[in-house]
Amino acid sequence: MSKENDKQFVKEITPQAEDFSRWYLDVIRKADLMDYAPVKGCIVFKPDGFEIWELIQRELDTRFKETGHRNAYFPLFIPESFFQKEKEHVEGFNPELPWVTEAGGEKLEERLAVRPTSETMIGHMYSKWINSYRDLPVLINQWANVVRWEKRTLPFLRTSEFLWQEGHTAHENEADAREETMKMLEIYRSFVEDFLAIPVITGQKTPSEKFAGAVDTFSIEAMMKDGRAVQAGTSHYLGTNFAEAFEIKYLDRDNTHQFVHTTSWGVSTRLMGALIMVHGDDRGLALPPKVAPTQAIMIPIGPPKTREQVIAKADELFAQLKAAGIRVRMDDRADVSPGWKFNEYEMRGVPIRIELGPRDIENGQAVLVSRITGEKRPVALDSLVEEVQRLLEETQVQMLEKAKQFMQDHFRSIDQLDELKTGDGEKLKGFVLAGWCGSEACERQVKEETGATSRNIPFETKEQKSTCLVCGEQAKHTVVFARAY
RNA sequence: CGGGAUGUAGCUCAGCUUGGUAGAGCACCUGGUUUGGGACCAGGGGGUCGCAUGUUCGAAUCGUGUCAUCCCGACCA
Repeated sequence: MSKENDKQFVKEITPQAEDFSRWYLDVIRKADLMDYAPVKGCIVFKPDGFEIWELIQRELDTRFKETGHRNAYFPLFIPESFFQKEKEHVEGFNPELPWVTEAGGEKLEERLAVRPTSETMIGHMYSKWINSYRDLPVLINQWANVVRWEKRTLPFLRTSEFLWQEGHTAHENEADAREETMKMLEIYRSFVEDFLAIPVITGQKTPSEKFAGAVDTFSIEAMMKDGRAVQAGTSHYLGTNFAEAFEIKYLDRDNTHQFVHTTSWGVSTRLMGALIMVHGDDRGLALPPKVAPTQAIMIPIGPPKTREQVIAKADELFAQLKAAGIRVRMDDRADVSPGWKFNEYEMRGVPIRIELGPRDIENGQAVLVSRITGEKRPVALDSLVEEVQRLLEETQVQMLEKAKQFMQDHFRSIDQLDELKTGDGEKLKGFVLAGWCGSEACERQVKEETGATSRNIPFETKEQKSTCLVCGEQAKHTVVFARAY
């Protein structure tokens, strides 16, 4: 039982307080989640990292299907002419599109963009598929990779190529499409909170921050441990913008042509960056049990003479845990000391460690150790499975509570821009709630002077601000500002 | 895309100023002893010094170009 909670357990990890950005890079490398690929801004998801994505994917996919959506797959390449059809869309994405201009040794007649998102391709296809009000709604989701040639990249949070899902739906009218937009935002919110244990602020994007081509954009915003924001998911009401651009029309009950109202919504592998930055600490990664590829690691302990006996018992318990559906692994290597393993699995974020040694066997017990509290709990062997399950559930709850507390502690309300300025090059840490008159100029001024941008206009706040933090005029909205990734 | 920094073994880095044919710690392999918070002894393997090009009798070291990563900014769901 060591009391040294402040001790630097893993020398290779830079403490968060010293340099958060280096901490992040150290953790993802030491925890073996990714590696840099030899192409700018591209990463390899190594098995431990990819498995986190697979768990996210599986859960979300289930939730999408429960709400009537089905998966399909659309092409990676998009003809240049498609981008010209929606003005805001092309302006928004043009700077970050990679182009295929040549193939099979010949120059292409029309350049092909590598998709940054699929609204245009899907709009084109929907125009062929939709003829009657009887064809609506169309509820399709796609799991895919997309490319946006970013100037500045950061593993998981902003990469040139990333993995995501994009839902694209078409509806008869605005009300139905808006309902869908909010329904999916709510699925994101509950998924991120229940599964990833990340609390979020749900709200609407300001016009300057909305998706290129959307009428309204809504987001969930999460707070990292350095106080910066990550947009963890977005849902857009696209109105008839894409329907008009791609002529997605249906014949209504009264025999008139109508444009469909479309939505799109997505989350990406950037969720993994948020997961790491919300829960990680100076010992490394910390994963909520529901997304942990390994939920419990068994470590048999003891000298060679008792080894055989301990391993035999451990094997038996391992089988029980596995049969109960717990993602358990055993590390019975004899050439690595127990202490080394303790640190190793803490660094990799495994929620529970199960220690089993000769003394435990004598007492008919094993020792459970929680990654996030460090608490050691001896439990009887015949109730091990239930105890592990209970600790996994407790951990999931504790992690969300801890993250909620952190967000609360770094959330303040201000009336004037001056209160945002920290001076001496100190960066704003945390979220700020303030009134905003609605003018883009005021929004821009906040950014120029503090580096913070508007994250969203929250649906729920403790207070409504009455004056704009910049110009002091009547506030139209109460907005959350933060520095964002 | 602008400013700054970095690139040498799997990882962290020394060597570069003053050019002479590459080192340490950790990791890895073999054998033995160990095992309740990063064990120990002995032996061993591993690098065309990011890539290209120039200068030179000779380049990790000097010049130029290029690629990648990190930090700061601009841009960006």
